[in-house]
Amino acid sequence: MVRTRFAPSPTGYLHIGGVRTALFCWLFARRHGGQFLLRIDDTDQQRNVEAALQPILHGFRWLGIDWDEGPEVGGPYQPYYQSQRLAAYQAAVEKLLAGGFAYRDYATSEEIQAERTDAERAKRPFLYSRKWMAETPADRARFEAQGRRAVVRLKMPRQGTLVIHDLVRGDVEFEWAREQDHVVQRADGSCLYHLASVVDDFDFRISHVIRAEEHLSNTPRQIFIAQSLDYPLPAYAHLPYVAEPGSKNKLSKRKLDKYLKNRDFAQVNEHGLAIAAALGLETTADTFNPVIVDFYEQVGYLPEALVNYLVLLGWSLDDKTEWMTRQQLIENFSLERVTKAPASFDPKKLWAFQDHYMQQLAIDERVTRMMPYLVRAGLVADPPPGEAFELLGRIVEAAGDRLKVFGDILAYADFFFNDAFAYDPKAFDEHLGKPDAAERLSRFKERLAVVEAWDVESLERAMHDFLAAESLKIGAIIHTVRVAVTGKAVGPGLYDCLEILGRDKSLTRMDRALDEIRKRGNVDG
RNA sequence: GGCCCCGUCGUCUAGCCAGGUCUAGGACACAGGCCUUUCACGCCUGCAACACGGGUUCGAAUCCCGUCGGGGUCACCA
Repeated sequence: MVRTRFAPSPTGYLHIGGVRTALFCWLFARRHGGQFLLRIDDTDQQRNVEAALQPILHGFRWLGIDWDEGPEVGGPYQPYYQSQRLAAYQAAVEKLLAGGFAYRDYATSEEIQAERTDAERAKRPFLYSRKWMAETPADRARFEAQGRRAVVRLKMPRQGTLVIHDLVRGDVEFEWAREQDHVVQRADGSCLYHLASVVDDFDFRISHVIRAEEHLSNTPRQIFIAQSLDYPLPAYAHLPYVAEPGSKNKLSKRKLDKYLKNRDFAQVNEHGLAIAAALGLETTADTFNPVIVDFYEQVGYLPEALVNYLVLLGWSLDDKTEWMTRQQLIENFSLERVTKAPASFDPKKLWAFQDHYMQQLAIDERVTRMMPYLVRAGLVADPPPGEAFELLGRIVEAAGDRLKVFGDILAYADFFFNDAFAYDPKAFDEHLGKPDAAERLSRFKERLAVVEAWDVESLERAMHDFLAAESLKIGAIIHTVRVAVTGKAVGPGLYDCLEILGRDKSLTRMDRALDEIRKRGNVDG
């Protein structure tokens, strides 16, 4: 039975690299009809665990990564919180001690540090002398009489070689003599991560430990613990980490400033920020940026786009298949085809997947999912009246593939809902600020006022009649009209915009633009 | 610094284990063009990589050795 796990610590946010790891664990479990579980690594931070966990669970749910056991769903081995499993760790420590696989150590951290420094100076690898190791009650009494307190250390083997059969990297060898006598229990009785992790993986019957490669060098000590405790070893698979855009360094949320220097990353970030601003979201770089999954949900990306993109970051099916449904992903996923080298996160490629999946989505579905953005931005009443849905449907239809994320309805088509829209300054100067603009706009408006049927065909015909009568080229007027009625130089087809706005609004907006031109002209001159 | 991992277009990757079909394939990005009222989409074209050096071999991106480069990790963090 395949059982995999992902073990987030409750930090309050879901990191894109973490999700990739979790996704691989999840896919592997689903591929083999096994279970995927969530275990909470909260041995360190006791306070506000629930609050710090919510965004993480929410992110997984949004992405459709469901867990069979873990917080909020329970399971046969609950609790799945490390902070609630202290007794199990204590029992393991005692067993280690009893078996001679660990010892009480009375050294102070200064004494250990001194040994380490000596070793460094002598240019030999550090290995603890075990001078303050207490293996008998007499030793303990002696050290305690000196006022020392004990931690529990692993008594690591000092000879031989360990071979790890890693499912991604093949056989990896380690010399036991290079491994330190790591502390597994502090003087205050609390246990450390490696001990807890091994005990948990056994107690939860984890069959495959799939995790990021930074854990590869921790694996020998974990294997030592497991073997000392008579646990069967799980299979190990160490995934390459997700790297920064355009670099091989590990992606970290702390180096956001650096990523912002990457053009693509900055572009995606700014696009998201603009939508957040339209929504009135309070954003800080800490909680809202393209390294954090929540960013994509807020801005209105599709979870299937993110999932599809993330799977391809370190895994491929073949030489050309890129678009895969969740079902195809599950059917085809395999650890053998996971890459060994780190893969850098490319927001632009994610964007391309988003574009693709958005185009696949039916208009109705897009309307349903965009409407909440309009409501939150205050452009549509809550609850939205039926005509708002009808209007939005026509807009989405006309906008076609221009709306890349749900939030784009605000960044791109807000003017439909807002008569007091602002003119894009550059567009205004370019298309309304020119000498002939007002004159032409005013004449075109007169022509439009007498159009019989207000639809795309009639409007287009009216435009061509106008051009013929005035001996103008279309470029001389169409942009002017666009900016007058939408405020922007880019957007859906102009006739679509006019039709959707309707005759009254279109003409009113042209008047408003003419007023604005006059006003600005007076100020300027 | 020790140990471990990794190294194919700018980026994600296929190919490597079972050497020839690789004048290295696909995708994103980029550049140019077509379409076009703008933008976007779409289509076409282009640019662009086997880290380096030795070996083995008739033949090496693929096998071996070395070098260089990058990264991870060396906690009483997780």
